Amino acid sequence: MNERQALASFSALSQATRLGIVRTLVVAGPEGLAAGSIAERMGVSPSNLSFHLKELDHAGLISQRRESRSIFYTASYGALAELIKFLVEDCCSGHPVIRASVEQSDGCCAPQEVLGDATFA
Amino acid sequence: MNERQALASFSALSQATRLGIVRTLVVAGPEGLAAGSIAERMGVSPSNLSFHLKELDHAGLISQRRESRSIFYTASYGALAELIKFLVEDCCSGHPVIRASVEQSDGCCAPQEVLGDATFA
DNA sequence: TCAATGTTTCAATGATCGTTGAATTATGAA
DNA sequence: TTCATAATTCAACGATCATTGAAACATTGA
Repeated sequence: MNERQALASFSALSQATRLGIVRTLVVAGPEGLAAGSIAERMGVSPSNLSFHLKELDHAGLISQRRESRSIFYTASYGALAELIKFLVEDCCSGHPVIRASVEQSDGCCAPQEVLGDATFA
Repeated sequence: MNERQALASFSALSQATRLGIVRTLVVAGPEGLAAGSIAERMGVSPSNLSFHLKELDHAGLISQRRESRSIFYTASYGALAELIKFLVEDCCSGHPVIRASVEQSDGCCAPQEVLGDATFA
């Protein structure tokens, strides 16, 4: 992830509705959610949702596929992981204190069981 | 870190000059840098720098202290660490794939020597 | 006190962002 | 074809953001 992508990602995540969308899609898993379903959960109009989805897509944080009349959106796990890596390594220069604080938080080197299917991308 | 703080932090980091300031201050260490010195490195005017510093301060990502005529700014390591934790745990729901991707990246469970003095806050 | 230095504040401007509702496109069913 | 559904695009608007230069403030030394 280069700086340009990181800036776009931070910008995308700096708005409440969009942060909510990402959180919802991460939980939704690889199947994702239809736009209408997301709009309903977020409590925003379809056109407003479209606007925010486009921002997230532009930042590479989500991807989409059409399925009949619906368009399903999924979180881009890889992009989220890269953003976190950017924050730790590039932005924070892999600073020991910061790095430690992330790793100490449970799960390090003793990965939890991966849920049901592990086809997360 | 709550959502409000996270949003403010993402907003603060979504601008090139401000991201540059944070990176510079992280490298600068606990002594920090005087505003004038930061402005020079970033290639921006004093008043423009003040504007960006205020944004970063408002997000809690930096702190300041006066020393004679100069005001020294330092990165808030704790806030940066909390932001990363928020991204991993709250935003990404501690998703195994994302978590693994951060941890695999060298340094996990084999912490590097901490530099000179370890008084980072 | 006065002047010099380091920095912030303020007002003004143009640019970008977020929201709204109407119009449009794409798909599937009758 | 016609209609209904799902979603996007577009134009308009107000709000917020980034930049600039002038003015103000705080600190220090002469």
